[in-house]
Amino acid sequence: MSGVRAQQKQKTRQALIEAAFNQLSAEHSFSNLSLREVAREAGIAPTSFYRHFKDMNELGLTMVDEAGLTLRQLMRQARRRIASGGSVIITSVETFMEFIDTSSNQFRLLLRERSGTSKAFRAAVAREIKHFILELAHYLETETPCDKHHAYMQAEAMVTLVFNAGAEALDQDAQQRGELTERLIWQLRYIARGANHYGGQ
Amino acid sequence: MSGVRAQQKQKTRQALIEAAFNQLSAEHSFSNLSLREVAREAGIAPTSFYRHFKDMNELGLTMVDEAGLTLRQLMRQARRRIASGGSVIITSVETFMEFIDTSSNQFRLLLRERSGTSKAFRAAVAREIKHFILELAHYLETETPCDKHHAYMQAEAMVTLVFNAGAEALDQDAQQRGELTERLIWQLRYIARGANHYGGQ
DNA sequence: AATTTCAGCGTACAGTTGTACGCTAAAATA
DNA sequence: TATTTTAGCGTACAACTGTACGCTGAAATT
Repeated sequence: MSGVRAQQKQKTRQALIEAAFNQLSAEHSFSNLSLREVAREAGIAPTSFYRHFKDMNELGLTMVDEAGLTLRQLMRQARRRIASGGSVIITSVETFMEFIDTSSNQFRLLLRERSGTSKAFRAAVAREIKHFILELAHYLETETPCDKHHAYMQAEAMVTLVFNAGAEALDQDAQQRGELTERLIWQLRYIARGANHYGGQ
Repeated sequence: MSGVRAQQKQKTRQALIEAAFNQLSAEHSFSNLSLREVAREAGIAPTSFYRHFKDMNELGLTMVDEAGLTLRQLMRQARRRIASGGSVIITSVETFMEFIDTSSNQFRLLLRERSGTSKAFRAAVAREIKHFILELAHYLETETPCDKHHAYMQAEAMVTLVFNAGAEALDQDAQQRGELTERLIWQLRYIARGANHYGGQ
């Protein structure tokens, strides 16, 4: 197992994934990517692409998984910061904005494919976001005075706002982002306040 | 003015717009549309397309305007319903869900191009949504005990949640939509409650 | 009635796309 | 050592794309 051969294969597979991520940008979405261009950037012949993925769709789903993984890792790190005494809301927002800044193409993929033309893509992104919501809901349920159902709705609303703010931030400069983040934090406070009122135990 | 000629031109122009909207669907986004296919469905030769639009981009921006118009008209109608004694939150949500149901392709356009690959498109959609937010903010400021800044943030949060719920609803059956709508209404209540607490006068 | 304007057409072309097919050389296996 | 497996390549092709160019006939203008 794991001979020279399999190792090299894994390497070019990763090269394909990275080439595809590289070609995502503000002006280029996944559905505009061409198999040939991706193969070219990865340094292999177009037809060799098929040794790794059935088609572009399969590549895309792999990329969604990878982006979801990045996001989850980042949030795990956020939870550590919170545990050592940070504010939940502020730390989470900061962490998310960091994700957008350092992995903007991964975020763009999730953002766009959430409402894209492939049902499989939409489902995959929805799954990643649901992870996120469930984790937050669990936290809210155990750490704040809020019953289970309301904790879920609260988490859902919060994640939606954060995600959308991230989308807006993509087009903004530092100052606008600052204002956006400030508004976002107020909005999250509204939700926390309201949820604790209606769902308080 | 308005001779037979100009009238016919206007007619095929509209045919192009409608053909393009027709070709939008869950599986087909604007950027996948081809000039040739649109022209074909509108019943004109590919090259005649240029008599009406400089390129597909210009067509798309026109479509965004049209979708925005539809949405604004619908919301004006909602305001009448509210004036004659309906609940603000519930009436607005119902009206929006109606928009998604009866003009799903127009909604899909706004939804997707909001995070699409053309900055001009994103700006156009953002403008339509901002209209929406400002109107709601004005209502909240005058009709509820909430200062201007908080009214704006409240409106922004609410529109974000409604818009996103609409996006989710596109893939759902009647029952799921019912549950979604119920959650959405709770979430809007959270925001109203929180905003009035922090921004109450 | 003579002239101008212009929506729509057909032809043509160069560029790009996905992918079928068969080959090669090197790694893996027997 | 002999055989099998397979990642990657090159060639080839049909389908489709946007759009340049020049023509036509009818509406509009003079």
